[in-house]
Amino acid sequence: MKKTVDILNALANQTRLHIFLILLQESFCVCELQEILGIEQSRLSHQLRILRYSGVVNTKQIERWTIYSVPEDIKKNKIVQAIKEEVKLKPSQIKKLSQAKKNRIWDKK
Amino acid sequence: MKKTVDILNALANQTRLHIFLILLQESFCVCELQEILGIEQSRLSHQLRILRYSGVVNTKQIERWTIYSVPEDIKKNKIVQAIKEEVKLKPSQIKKLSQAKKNRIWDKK
DNA sequence: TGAATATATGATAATTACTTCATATTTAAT
DNA sequence: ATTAAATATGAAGTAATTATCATATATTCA
Repeated sequence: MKKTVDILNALANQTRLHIFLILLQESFCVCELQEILGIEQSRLSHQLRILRYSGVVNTKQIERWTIYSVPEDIKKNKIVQAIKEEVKLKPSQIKKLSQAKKNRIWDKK
Repeated sequence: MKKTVDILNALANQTRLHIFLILLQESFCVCELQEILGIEQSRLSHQLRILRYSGVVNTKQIERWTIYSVPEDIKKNKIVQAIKEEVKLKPSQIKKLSQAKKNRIWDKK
């Protein structure tokens, strides 16, 4: 129950849920997320930390970029899958994602 | 997305999730919930109000008892169903539920 | 009528959450 | 060697949440 409350709590916030839905589609570094979401870096960083501490996302370092992803066990989680089905990103958002992915430089390193 | 955040938020609290899981099994009045959960009346009442305002439970009045229930559309909600599958009540809790139901007087009125 | 039961709510205090601003660290580019 | 880019974090302020205590209301029972 504790673990479930943690997941729910992590996602019970518009900004964090939004970030999470994006990361469910694709891994991104902070500056890409900043671009996609259009929010302040520090605010984003704080919210990412909450997502990370609650375990719904994890990170890997590629040189100077921190890449945030949703781990496999979380992707398989029933609640997460239900949330994914229930709330879809807007087409305009999806477009931003693929744009950001296209412009990406950290995976060519 | 707003609606999803509201549901997640309502359930992102140990006490409220617990109440909700109980009501998912069976409708109960406040004093029965008090008995089952062993928490203070005022605290329970405040938390029930949050659940009610967020729409995940509703109430009906039977004489002096306020009966709390989970409405059908919420029961059918995918996220709710996933939560139900993910986190089960302990057998000791289930026992308390059926005990409380057995001792119930408001449905004999 | 007076006490008891069931419930809700207002006030206050304590805790936690969120945003913003400033700054620190690391790595890369010029 | 500076400067810029990417990211994290601490401090401060404000807002929101939660628990507790006190009290209010309505209903029932003795």
